[in-house]
Amino acid sequence: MGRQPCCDKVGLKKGPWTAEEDKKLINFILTNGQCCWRAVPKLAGLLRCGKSCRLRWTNYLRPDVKRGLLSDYEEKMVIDLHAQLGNRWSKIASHLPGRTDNEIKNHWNTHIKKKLRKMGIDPLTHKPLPPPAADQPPQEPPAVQEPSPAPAADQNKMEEVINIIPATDHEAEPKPTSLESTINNSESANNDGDNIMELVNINNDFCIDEIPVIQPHEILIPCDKNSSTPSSSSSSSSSSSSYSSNVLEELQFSPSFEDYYSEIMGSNMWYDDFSGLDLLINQDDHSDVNRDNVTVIEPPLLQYPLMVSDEECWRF
DNA sequence: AAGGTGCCCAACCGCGGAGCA
DNA sequence: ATGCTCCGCGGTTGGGCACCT
Repeated sequence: MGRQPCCDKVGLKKGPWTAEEDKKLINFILTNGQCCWRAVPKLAGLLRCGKSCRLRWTNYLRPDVKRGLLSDYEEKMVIDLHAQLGNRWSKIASHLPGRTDNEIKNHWNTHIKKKLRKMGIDPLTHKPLPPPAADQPPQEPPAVQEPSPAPAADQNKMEEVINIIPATDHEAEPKPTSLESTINNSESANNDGDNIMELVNINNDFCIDEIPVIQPHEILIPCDKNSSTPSSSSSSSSSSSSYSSNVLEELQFSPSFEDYYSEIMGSNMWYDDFSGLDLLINQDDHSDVNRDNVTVIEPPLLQYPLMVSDEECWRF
């Protein structure tokens, strides 16, 4: 028997969201919280299906969504995590605060895959690519199952290549972090190496099982717009979406929205800085100078001056 | 300047799992 | 145990943009 569609598609709108729709959705969720997505569009007055609303919220409108290119550090984490977890984008995303599975998936498919191939690494298996045969044109590696999670036998090979994070599911014994060697081995000598090494030192026992999965109430929030926060250090949007990158700026929120943010952020906090969630962004991944030649400081991922908001801040 | 091509990424689709009656 | 609903995930698509000719 066929599965029922998630919603009655007749008369429902598809495609890009408009500012008006975003506004309705945000206002509704801030007022009522995230409940029963199926009911959201009806209650919010949207001609969308619940799935579409959920996707829009989780991938774009959520206040904690960090936008823009992944930093070098984040990229390395994604590679390590992918070697460990395979295409489990949501799991990977849960280790990268503010990043969504969709964003990581896209970044993997458009950037990291290419980068790894360039380095002679098969992005699917994380093993070295076989050298292209002289009489054969370069081609995609044979369809190989994603390493979901990589078989133990492959683990060593993979570690040889990119030094994946050691699995510690059943191990209490701390192992030296692979991240450090990953960074050391990285052929891309990057400018923020010092920062990364600091991070490595901080996270000497780094292992994905030990990274707390970010829960909604633990979301990163810059705590002071006047301090050197990610938002203040980032000066340009790297989003390609002309509307969406400044969606929250362009929206005129209802009083409930403004109240909400001033309440949870404090009167002098992020609210004024809400001129686009993209302000939370890290910049170009290989440089601390963005495309407009405005120097920005890329904050190390784990050194965000973050405020872990409590339940009060996220009482959905 | 105009048309072609490739890339990027927001959004959609369909499936699987969890929870419930 | 079974069937249903809902949510979340991963794969895929296609519109828009940038770059090239």
